[in-house]
Amino acid sequence: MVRGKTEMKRIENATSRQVTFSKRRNGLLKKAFELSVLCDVEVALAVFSPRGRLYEFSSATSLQKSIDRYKAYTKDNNVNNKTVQPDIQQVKADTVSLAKKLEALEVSKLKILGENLGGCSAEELNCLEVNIEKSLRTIRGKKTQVLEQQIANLKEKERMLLKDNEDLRGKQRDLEASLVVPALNCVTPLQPRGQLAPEQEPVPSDEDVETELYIGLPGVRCSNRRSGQAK
Amino acid sequence: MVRGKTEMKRIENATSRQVTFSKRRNGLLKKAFELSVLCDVEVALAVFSPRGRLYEFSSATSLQKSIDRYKAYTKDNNVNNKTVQPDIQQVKADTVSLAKKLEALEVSKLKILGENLGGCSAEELNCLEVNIEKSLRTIRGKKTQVLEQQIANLKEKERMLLKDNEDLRGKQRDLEASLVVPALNCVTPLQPRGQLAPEQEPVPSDEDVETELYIGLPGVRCSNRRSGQAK
DNA sequence: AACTATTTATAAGA
DNA sequence: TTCTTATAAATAGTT
Repeated sequence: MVRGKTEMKRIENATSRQVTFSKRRNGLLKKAFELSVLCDVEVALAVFSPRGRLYEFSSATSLQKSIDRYKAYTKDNNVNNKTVQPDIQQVKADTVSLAKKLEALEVSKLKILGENLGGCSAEELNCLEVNIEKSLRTIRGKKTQVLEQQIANLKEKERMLLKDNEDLRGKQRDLEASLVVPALNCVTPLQPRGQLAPEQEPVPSDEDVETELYIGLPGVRCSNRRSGQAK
Repeated sequence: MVRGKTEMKRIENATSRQVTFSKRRNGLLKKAFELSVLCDVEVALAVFSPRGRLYEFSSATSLQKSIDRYKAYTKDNNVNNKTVQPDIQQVKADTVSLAKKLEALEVSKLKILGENLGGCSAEELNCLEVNIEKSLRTIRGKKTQVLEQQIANLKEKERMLLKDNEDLRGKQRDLEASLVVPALNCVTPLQPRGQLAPEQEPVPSDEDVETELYIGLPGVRCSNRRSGQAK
């Protein structure tokens, strides 16, 4: 606007920008003041410096009053008030509701786990007992099911391995026969295994599997804090 | 400010004032815009015309945002912002957190009750079983304790009643003796009861009590939804 | 609203 | 920052 008009875009030189900010800010505040006086109108102006400082002018008693007037003027006020205000109410109510549910659920779970039974009546205890007995049956059934599946899987794997062994032995016999020379190093150790009847092997293997499962399980680690009792 | 500088006071001529208002208002808005662009700062301006009309400028998305920033800046903010703004954030976070806890707890409880066991490993099932067995023992113990307490209370009540009866019988005998006339209506029915030895009565009574308790309990109504199974 | 004479504002330099 | 100064902008009064 002087000595070559300024391009209407951000001044890149920081110093220059700071100087211009200082000058124009004052000019703007002055103009705002003049408008309010000359024309007898309410003017409110706020400028936030890059560093977060605030420069303000208000012809009203305070900028806050102008803001109030602004709020009263805009319908945005209606929107704002009716969205933000009930929102927080709603969220708070939700929180309280959830907290209550959570507490009730915690109490319920504790009772199911046999803790905090202080205030239970005989009736309530009986009800708990019935539910837990039922649950125990269900869980045991499910456990049996899972274990049986594991056993079935292992047996299948074993069957496959036995079949592979049988195939390998067959190939080996063929090799021996074709070479006529039985002095290969690898042949000797394999012979004894081949002497076991394949039908015999499943039995000890099966037992091993089951033993491992049923003996091993009671000792499994529980994530429960009282996992030590799972022994 | 042209052709003789304007005195810095309200323009008394209404027309002139209106024209000046129009001109200067536009100038002010333009200057505000220029400041915000050139110096890359936030500027908010509101002008209320004498007739209540609003003219505004904000370099932020909306004047409302500038107002929010203003509130955040001023100490008024301390009261307003720090109570309203972080509050709703906090409350929302609380709600989400609670909802997660609630869901986890529900899943946990369902598993304990033998439902929703779909994805459980053998280990997990075993852990559940161990915990539930323990719980069952606890609950049965508590139940026994409560029932024994009830029995004890009933026995005590019975003892008191027997004592009262005995006292009454004693008083009656005294009465009969002092009146010499044995024809009182109420005396006859009481005699047969009195013939039962007080020490004998507790036995059938005790049995009644226990029968009522142990037969009655399995049939109690459970608030559980599968209360029918409690039979 | 447009014009225009001036006053103001202000960019650049000191 | 402030002052100076040349010049762009704003605008009061007029048309």
